Amino acid sequence: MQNILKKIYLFEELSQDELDDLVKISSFRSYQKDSLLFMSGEIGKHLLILVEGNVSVFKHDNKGNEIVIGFFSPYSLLAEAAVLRGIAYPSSAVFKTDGRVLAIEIDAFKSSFLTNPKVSTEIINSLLSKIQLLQQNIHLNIASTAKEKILHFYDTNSSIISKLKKYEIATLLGMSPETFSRNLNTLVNDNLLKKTQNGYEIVK
Amino acid sequence: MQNILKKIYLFEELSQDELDDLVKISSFRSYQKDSLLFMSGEIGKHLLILVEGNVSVFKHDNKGNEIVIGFFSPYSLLAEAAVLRGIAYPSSAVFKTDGRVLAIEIDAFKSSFLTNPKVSTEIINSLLSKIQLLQQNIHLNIASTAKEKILHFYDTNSSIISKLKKYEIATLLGMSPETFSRNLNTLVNDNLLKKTQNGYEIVK
DNA sequence: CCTATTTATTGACATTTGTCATTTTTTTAT
DNA sequence: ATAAAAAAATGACAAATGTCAATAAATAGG
Repeated sequence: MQNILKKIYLFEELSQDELDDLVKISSFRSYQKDSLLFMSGEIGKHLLILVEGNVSVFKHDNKGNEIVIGFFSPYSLLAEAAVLRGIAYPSSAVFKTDGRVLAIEIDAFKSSFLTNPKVSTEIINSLLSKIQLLQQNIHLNIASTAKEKILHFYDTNSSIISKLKKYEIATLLGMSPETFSRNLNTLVNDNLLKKTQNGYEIVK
Repeated sequence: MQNILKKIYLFEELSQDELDDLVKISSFRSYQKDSLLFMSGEIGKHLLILVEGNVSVFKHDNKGNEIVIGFFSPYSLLAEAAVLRGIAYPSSAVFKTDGRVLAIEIDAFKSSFLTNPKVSTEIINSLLSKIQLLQQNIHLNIASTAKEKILHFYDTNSSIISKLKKYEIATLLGMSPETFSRNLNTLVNDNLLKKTQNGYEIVK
């Protein structure tokens, strides 16, 4: 487990003793494809760090349709805002592949590590970059057309997202699958996107 | 200045000595209505805390139109993500009233206070609640109609926002002023919103 | 390899939103 | 109080997106 912990940037600066303490409140959990990691409304007792596989986070809109709001790769913190604040998950999470998660007891983590400047500094950096991404995302959603959103999506998410269905990507971008399909088609015809093995990529 | 600092939740837990140190790296700045607080592209050297007045944060879309992305009231941190990360402001900020800001030298703050658990804990809490708001905002923009966005806006921003023009609110919600005007009209006719002195409010 | 199921695409059409021009209303300044 | 300027509302129409139904393509399971 120590080897994994060292790969997590949050814990890079920790001493051997500190890592030992961290191990005591941590455990691994394995999941199969399509299994739920957490459900909207639950209270998370563990800080979850994805170490293997991919996870899709989703919500339901007012009509009850599932909409994807995020897609995560290894070494991501999952729903840390809810867990650290002690509030219910605002969304649910499902594995899109087999995977593994490091689960750290949140109460012990908060009392022993959140006050450790080595950790809190990294947490703050991580939260700051998340805020930056979220703000960019909002700007994109407010000020861009469907075509621009699709281009930006394939630009920033390269082929990592071959784990998501197209209709899931559509919900992630806030449009219907039909609109997504038609605009994707136009972009390919106009030679702004081209098809690859795993998905699509920006031309030039 | 000490009296003001104590009112800022970030510094609530600080001792008298710590507050004295904080005062040394802090200063007040006064601004008139319509003056710029910072401009997109600049590198901020100070952590800015609004202490009086209201500030509107805006960007330009691909066509060069100003779009409002946030509106702040006293005791808000402004653009802290960019300042703390040392990157350029991604947006500009303008005073919508006369106002005053507490400016804290960012380098000194980072070395002396960001490692102080009393401060870092509060910073983390503040960033976490900001993340929660941003995520809600994204969900709203992706999964809601124009009418729902308008209702949510007046529900959560009550009458505080009488400082923004309607066409500014429209850009904040990602729609044209005309669409905003027409939908607002419909909502009032359907008795879901009602006009008040300062703006509109949800019925019931 | 074949079939059943899921996903993706396409067509037809309704609805929503955007744009531009014009008018009305409100605000500001004198 | 009045004129000028700014903001908001409205009409007419174009463009984009959503919805529903039908079809085509891809995938999974036996």
